[in-house]
Amino acid sequence: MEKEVVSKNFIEQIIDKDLAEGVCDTVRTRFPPEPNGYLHIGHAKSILLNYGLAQKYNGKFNMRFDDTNPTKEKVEFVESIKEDIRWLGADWEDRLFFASDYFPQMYEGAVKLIKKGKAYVCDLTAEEIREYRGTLKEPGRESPYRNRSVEENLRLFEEMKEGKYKDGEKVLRAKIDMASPNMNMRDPVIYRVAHMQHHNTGDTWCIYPMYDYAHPVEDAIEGITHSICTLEFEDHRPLYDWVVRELEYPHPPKQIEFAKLYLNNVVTGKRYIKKLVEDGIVDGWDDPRLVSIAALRRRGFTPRSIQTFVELCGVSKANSITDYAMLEYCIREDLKLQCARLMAVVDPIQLVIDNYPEGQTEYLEAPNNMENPEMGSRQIHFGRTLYIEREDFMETPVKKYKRLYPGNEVRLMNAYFVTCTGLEKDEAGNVTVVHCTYDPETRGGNAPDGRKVKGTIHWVAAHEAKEAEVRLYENIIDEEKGVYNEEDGSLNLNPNSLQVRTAYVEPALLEAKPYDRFQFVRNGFFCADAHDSRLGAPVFNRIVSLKSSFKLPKA
RNA sequence: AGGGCUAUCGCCAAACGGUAAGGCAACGGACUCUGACUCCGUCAUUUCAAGGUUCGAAUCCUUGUAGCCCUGCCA
Repeated sequence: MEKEVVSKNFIEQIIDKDLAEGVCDTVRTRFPPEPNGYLHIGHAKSILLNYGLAQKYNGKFNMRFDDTNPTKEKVEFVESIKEDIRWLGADWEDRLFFASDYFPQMYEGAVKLIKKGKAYVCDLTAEEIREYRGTLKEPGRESPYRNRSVEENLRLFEEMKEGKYKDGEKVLRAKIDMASPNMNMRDPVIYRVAHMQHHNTGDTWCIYPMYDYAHPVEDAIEGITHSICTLEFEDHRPLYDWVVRELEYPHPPKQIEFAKLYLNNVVTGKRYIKKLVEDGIVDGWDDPRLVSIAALRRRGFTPRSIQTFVELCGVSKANSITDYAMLEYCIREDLKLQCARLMAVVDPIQLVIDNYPEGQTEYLEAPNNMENPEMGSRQIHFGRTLYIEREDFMETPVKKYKRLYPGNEVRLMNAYFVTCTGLEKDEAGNVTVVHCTYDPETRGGNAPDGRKVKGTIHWVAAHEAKEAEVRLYENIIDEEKGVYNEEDGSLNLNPNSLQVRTAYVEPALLEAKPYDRFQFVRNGFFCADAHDSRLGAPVFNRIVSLKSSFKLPKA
């Protein structure tokens, strides 16, 4: 066996170094979402990265809601986020935390900063603070309240906590450097007043810490060793380190930034998704054409496929856009051996076997997955009249076509060889019925005389075929034109992003439970939509098409 | 008076001074009871550019270029 060399990503290299140098002796990571929306594929990267690192290094992974801003957060998101993370397979065991549970420690920390002369209460308005901050190219000016005494700051801050001031009237600021080239260091606000119900702490507090102050404290309290976040926080790292240093935590956590995951050909921007939902283009934030975790789950993606995908994407600091084909590859890989390959005809035409006795039916044995015998087999009905896929027949075959056409013999999967003898058309010239004869000697799909056929096609017996709705999805945006319409800023939508078809399927298919996976021959992988099947007959979403090296020439 | 970060194949991404891994995609071909799968083969004499150091540079130095992020009492 050849040894596979898997190189470590840059974060693992940092951890290795920290471990080797004794900077830390264990690894503890966390996923800290703000409960203000749904999770998407990009979050999956962060979740799986943090969880994966904890696993690899035999450390711990914490789940933490970063709920320091009551104006934006809602409880309902807490549950959906937990569900999505669990589904993805990241296990926080008993370590579920809320940043809001640390409000007392954060308050104490703020008092400590004041006592050290490192923080002050500022009476400037939001607009004034902005003006005093300066610009990217010019230094800021110091607040007139910057040099209040420790005693006064202590009193004022306590009064802020007691509710003596209205929203926006006063803030607590870190005293750092108004001339820093890094805007985050120009005396950042670390506490603001907000008289508001918090989903977790109710009205206990009317002052709330800002992210830049709260986050390092949260990490330090939980003993996080490596606080992994995205690139846009790079500029915040000096402030993160400042907080950890000034509060004198014995084992300071280390912030490490990585590049977000972007996918091409999908809409990820919240505003645009919101617009799609509001305009009724999609049926909600879990519409299978979107890439929220819930949408991917509903479409039929497995947690495993997403884990594989995230691993394949890798981790780096280079902004990048991953090809959607990579995601498709991952789900194909995951499903090909584990799904039952039941038959269904998405675009049916009739096939009549003229030499098969009228009224006769029989059962045939069919393996559920030819490549995976463990999946067992099933009985399928066969009869004189069948449905086959419209694209599996051509009146005048193109070059290299090896399915059904007049005079050609093909195999009906798991059944018999049939030879096309003729066809019927309607007034419009569309093929309605294809006629053929079968060879009774080829039962099961092999000829005793050893002759071969080039093509094998799938079918469903007409007398027991069931109808099912299938949905074929394509990219929701126009691949040619790109995502946005330059002129008016609207989205370039693909009018065919959802195609609904009535398919004829084996009865076994209707027994598929929501989220059971199966494969329609030559059409791709499909999944019962739990969302819709609650309403009645199951609806099947196409997860991903199979690749095909055969292209029909353009008409 | 600006600062931070990034640049390696169509798309991700290794390589950490020793002579450009791997995956996706694509393209050939073999095989096949799904034109899938599998298998075999092709796919960067060159790493944003130009100089320099070195026996040797994607890696070090210099100067450019391009892209992303930063002026919330959001996270």
